[in-house]
Amino acid sequence: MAGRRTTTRERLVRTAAELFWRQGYAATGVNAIMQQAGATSGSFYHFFPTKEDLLLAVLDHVGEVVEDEVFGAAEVVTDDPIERIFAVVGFYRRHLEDNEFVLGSPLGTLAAELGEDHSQVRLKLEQLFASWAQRMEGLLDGVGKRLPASTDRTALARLVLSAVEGALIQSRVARSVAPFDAVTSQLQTYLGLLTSHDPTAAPAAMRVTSPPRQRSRELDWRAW
Amino acid sequence: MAGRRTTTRERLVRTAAELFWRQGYAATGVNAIMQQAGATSGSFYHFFPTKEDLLLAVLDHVGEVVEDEVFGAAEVVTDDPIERIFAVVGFYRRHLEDNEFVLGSPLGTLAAELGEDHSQVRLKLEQLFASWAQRMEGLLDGVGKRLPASTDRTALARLVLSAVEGALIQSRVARSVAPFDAVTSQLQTYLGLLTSHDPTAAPAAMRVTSPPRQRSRELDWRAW
DNA sequence: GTCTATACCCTGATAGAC
DNA sequence: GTCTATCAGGGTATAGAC
Repeated sequence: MAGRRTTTRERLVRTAAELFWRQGYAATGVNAIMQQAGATSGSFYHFFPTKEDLLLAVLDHVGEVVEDEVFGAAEVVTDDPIERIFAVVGFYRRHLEDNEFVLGSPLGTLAAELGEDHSQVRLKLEQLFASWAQRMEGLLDGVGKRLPASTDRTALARLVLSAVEGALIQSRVARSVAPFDAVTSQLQTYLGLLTSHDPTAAPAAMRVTSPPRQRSRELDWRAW
Repeated sequence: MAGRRTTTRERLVRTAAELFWRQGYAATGVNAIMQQAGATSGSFYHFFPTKEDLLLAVLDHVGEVVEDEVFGAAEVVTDDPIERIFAVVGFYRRHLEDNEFVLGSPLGTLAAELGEDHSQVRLKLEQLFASWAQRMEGLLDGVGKRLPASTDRTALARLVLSAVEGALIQSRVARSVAPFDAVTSQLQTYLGLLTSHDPTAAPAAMRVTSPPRQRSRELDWRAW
C-alpha cells in the first residue's frame, strides 16, 4: 500500500473526502481513513493534529474540485450560458448515477451533519456555498438580456444550488434519479419562462442534453 | 428528572429527535439521550433493542409532526392554496429563526448523513419525503386552473421540497435567513409566473406574509 | 418497567524508536 | 516522515436485582 505516486498527505485528504462523503464525518473513523489511504497513525497525526483539521483540508480540496471539475468543465463543454448551467446540474446527476446513488453532494452532506460546534468548519462551508452560488450567478449574468432585468440573479443562483442540494438528498435515499430529474425539469421550465417571457411556451431555447462524459480521468468526479 | 407527565418511551423519542436533529445521528450517543430524557440504560433498551430502532421510531414521530404541525397547521391558517404552500415554507423559516439556526430540516439532516447501510432507515426516509411531496402536490392541485394544465405538479412539488431542504442547509451554516429568503422569493416568482401566465407581471396574487405564530404550544415545532 | 453495574470494543490521540 | 505500540475515554449494549 505504500509506494504510490501521490503524497501521503494527498492520499489522506482524498480518501477522507470520499469516506466522509459516503458515510458522513462522525461515522468515519480515522483508522478507516488511515487504512484505506495506506498510511499509519504516525503519518496521519504528523499532517493533521486532529480529525477536524483533516476535515478542513478536505473542504479545501472539495472546493477546488467543484471549482475546476464542475464549473470549469461546464465552461469547456459549451458557450451557451444556460447550457452551462445545466451542464453543472448534469455533473451532479451523472455522479449520482455513476456511484449508484451512494454519494450525494460533497458539501451538502457535511453541511447537514455538522452541528453547532465546528465553527471553523461552518465558516468554510458557508464560504464554499457562497462561491458556488457566485459562480452560478456568473453563468446567469452571461445569459444577459434574455433574463428580465427584474430578475434577482443572486437569489436565482441560490435557488439552483438549493434545488440541486435538496434533490441530491432525495435521490440518494430513493436510489433513483427520479427526484433529481423532476427538479431539473422544473428548473428548466422556470428558466424557460424567464428567458422566453412567455409562460405558455415550451422552453425551446434550452437543449436539455446532459454534458458529455469527460475524456480525461482528471475531469471525472470519480477521480476525487 | 423522573416524574414527568409523559411516558418514558415518548420522552426518549422526542429527546432523540431533537438531539439527532441538532448534532446528527452518529454524533449523538445513547448516553446523552438517556440522560436528557431522564431515563436509564435499562429503560432505553427495554423499548429499543438498538440505537437504530430508536431512529426508526424518531422518523415515525417526525413524519407525524410534519403531517400535523406543518401541513395540518398550514391548512388551518388560510384557505388559499398558494398561501398554504408558503405557510408551509414559512414554518421552516420560523423554526430556523426561533432556534438560532442550529436546527435545519429534521428529515434532510438525517437523510444527508445516513449512508449505504441503514436500509430500513433509507426506505422510511424515502417514504417520508414522498409523503411530504404528495402533500405539497395536493396543495398545488388546489390551485386548480390558475396553474397551466401543462404544469407537472408532481415535479413542482419536488422542486419546492428540494429548494426548502437545500435552503435550510445553507441558512444553517450561514446562520442567516438570507439564503432561505432568497430561495423563497424565487419560488414565489416562479409560482407567480405560472399562475399569472404573464412573466413580466409582479406576483401580485400572492401574499408573502409568514404564517402567524401558533397559539398552542402543541402546534409549535419547539414542542417536538 | 426501571435500576445499577459492567462488559467489551472502537475511538481519537500520543510516545518514542527509526 | 513513517513505524509500532499503546493509552484513556466513550461508544453500544447486556446482566440481573428490584
